[in-house]
Amino acid sequence: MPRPSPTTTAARRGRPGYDQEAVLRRAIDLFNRRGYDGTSVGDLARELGLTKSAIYHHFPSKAHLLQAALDEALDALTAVIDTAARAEQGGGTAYERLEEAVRGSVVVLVEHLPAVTLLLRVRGNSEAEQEALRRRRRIDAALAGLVRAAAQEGALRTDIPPDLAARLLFGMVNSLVEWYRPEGRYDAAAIAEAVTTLAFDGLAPRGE
Amino acid sequence: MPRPSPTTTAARRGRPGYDQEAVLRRAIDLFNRRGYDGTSVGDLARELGLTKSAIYHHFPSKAHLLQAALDEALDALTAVIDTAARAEQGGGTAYERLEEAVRGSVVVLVEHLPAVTLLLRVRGNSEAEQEALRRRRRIDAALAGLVRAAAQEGALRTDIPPDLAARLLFGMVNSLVEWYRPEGRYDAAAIAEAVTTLAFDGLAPRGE
DNA sequence: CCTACCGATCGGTAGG
DNA sequence: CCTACCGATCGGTAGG
Repeated sequence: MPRPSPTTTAARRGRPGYDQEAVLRRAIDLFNRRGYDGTSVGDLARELGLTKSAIYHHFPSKAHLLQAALDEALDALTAVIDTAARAEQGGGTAYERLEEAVRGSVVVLVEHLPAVTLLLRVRGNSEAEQEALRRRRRIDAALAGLVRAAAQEGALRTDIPPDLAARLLFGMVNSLVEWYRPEGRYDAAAIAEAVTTLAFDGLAPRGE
Repeated sequence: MPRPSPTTTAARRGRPGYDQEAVLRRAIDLFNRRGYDGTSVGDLARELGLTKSAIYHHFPSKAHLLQAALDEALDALTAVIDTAARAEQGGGTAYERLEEAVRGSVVVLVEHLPAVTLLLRVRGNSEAEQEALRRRRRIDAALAGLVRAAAQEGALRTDIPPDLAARLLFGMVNSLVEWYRPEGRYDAAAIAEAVTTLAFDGLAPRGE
């Protein structure tokens, strides 16, 4: 009896298939395109050319895929506010820390666009989603604190309440996930510049 | 055999149950809380204290419930840009029409909050959703046109491209659905004022 | 507005 | 012994 094929007898460890990270990237893409509830593990398997069981080799459950995606986004955003908190020790104004946090947020949104997009759409349908919402609220609260501090410094106009200003400002930042595409006209730095200019100086020309 | 109960034998026309509008309101609420795909017709029935079949008495399908909600939001937003288009005939600057469109959008978002929230989360998972996305893109294009016209008038700063400014501006407006609640601290007029001030004049105090 | 169902598909797991 | 994966099927639930 002949051997099946010389190449299949070569010694090697494992198959040259997908690793955990590649499966996660595709899962996040699908979750964003069709929604988490609207995506079945079978859909993801078909997309990758695998069986459902192969997915479960990489992740113990569909919820773990979501968890990994949300953690990626939350960890990156947490790093932004941690940087601002550390900058508070090193002197400098609250206004400067706020502007830096806005820029940092834009960069995180662009660099982790799929994961952050998923995070911003989470509604709390499961315990994992509710925990993600709690972490997100803590981040939002820290950003609002930066706006309040800048207002107390006298660096912001007084006719918009700081908490309202914070919501509008980071609402504008977060709205990037609705249209930003890496292959598009603008890069992260250009967008961060436009956002900070619009937010702090406004669309109207100065000195009119 | 005794009759079940005297009150159930009383003659009357129809039941004092829910009408189409009431079923739609609850459906929109549920769709927003758990997502359209995450909400079953059975969930909606339970919420209303009815059976699934009772829902199908009011609407021929789950998709028709979604359609009615999206039409409500799209019709209201279309009215805003139609008003701006009519104002173009009657003189006045593009800048004034843009500011009016921003205010009008905020008012529509606040008055039709649940329906607009649903619209802004549509991903195109069905033909009805894709048609809604097409209508929404036409509205966004009209709003971007207003920004371009204001820029050509010289009413906007030149260091932010008009299409980018339009995305950021209406991204900020649309982000209202993430936090605005009717019972909250601010009413529609106050929010519209804050949005237009921030967008056109910026957060920094003037004359520094 | 209900009871009784349908075709299909869900997330997840078995042995190999 | 490991990594990566298959064919088949589990008990339940979806929209209609």
